[in-house]
Amino acid sequence: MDQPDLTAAPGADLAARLRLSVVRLSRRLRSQRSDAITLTQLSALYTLGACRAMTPGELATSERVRPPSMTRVIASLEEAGLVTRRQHPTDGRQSIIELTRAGADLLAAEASARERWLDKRLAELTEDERGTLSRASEIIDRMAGA
Amino acid sequence: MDQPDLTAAPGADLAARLRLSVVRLSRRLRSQRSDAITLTQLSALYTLGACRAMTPGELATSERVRPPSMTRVIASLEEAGLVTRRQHPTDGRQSIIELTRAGADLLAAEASARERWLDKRLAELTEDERGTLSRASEIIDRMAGA
DNA sequence: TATTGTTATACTCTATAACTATA
DNA sequence: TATAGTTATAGAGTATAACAATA
Repeated sequence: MDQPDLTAAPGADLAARLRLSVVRLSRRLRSQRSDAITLTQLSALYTLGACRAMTPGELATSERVRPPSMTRVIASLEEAGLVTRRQHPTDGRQSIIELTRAGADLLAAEASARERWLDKRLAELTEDERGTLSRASEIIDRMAGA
Repeated sequence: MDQPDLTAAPGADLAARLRLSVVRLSRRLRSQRSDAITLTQLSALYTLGACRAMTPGELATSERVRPPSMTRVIASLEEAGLVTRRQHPTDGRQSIIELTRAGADLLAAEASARERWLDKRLAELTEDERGTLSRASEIIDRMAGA
C-alpha cells in the first residue's frame, strides 16, 4: 500500500508529523527532568513566576488542566516548600498561591541552567533554526489555547 | 491577568518557552485522542506503518521509550487486533510485529481524519505559519533523536 | 556471558464524579 | 442554587529491577 514515511517526508501530513514530534520531545523533556522537580511542577512554577499570585482555579486555567489535577500539583509544590498559600481577601472558598523564596530560587536556577539537555540541544542549532522554533512556539501556544 | 510572560515574550528564554509549548500541546493532543486509540498507541502505529515490520526492540528505539514500555504498547495493540506478531526467522528471542489490515485501516482513517482537532487548528493557520511548524517539526525530531 | 524481551512493581500525570464550603 | 476547590478513584504512560529464554 501507500508507503508514507511520516516521520521524515517533508510533504507528508503536517498534523501527523507534528503530533509525533511533540510526543517524542515531550517524552524526552520529562525524562530529562532534574531530580528535584518534575516537568509538570516546573511548568506551573513558571506560570506562577510570571503572574506572581494566583488562585488554584487561575493556575488550572492557565496551565489548561482540570482543577483536581492542579490541586495535586499545588500540594506537591507546597510540600516541597516551593509555593505558599494564603487566604483570599474576599472569598473564603479561594486561596492565593505564591512562590516562596525557594521556589523563586529554583526557577532562577532552572532559567540559567545551561547544562540542561534542551539548552544544549538548542545551542547546537543555527540562529535561523532557533528563530523557527521560537515562531513555532508562539503558533503552538495560540493553537493550544484556542 | 493574562500571562504577559514566558509563553509570549519573544526575547524570553527559548528553552523555557519551547518546554511550556510542548507540554501544553502534548496535553491537548492526549485529551483530544479518539475513543478507539491513545496517542501513544497511535504513535507506535505510525512508526510501524512507515517501517512495515519491526522487532519490539526496534520499535522501542524508534519511539525512544524503554523496552518494558513498548511491551505494554504492543500488547495493547495486539489485543485490539491492530498488529500481529510472528516468529523471527533466525533469532528465537525476538519477534516481528506487523500491522494488521485493521491497523492499516485505522492509520488511513486517522490520516484523512480532517475533523480531528489538530487538523482543524492547522487549517486555521496561514500557509507561512504551517511552513514554520513543518520546519520546527524537523528540527525537533533532530533534537529529540540526538 | 551478553542480548532480547517480559513480568513485577511503582510513580507521575491526568481525568471524571462526588463531596464540602462559601457566595 | 451556583461556584471554587478538594477528595476519591481510575486509567494511561513510563521507568527500573529482576527474570527467562536464546545467542
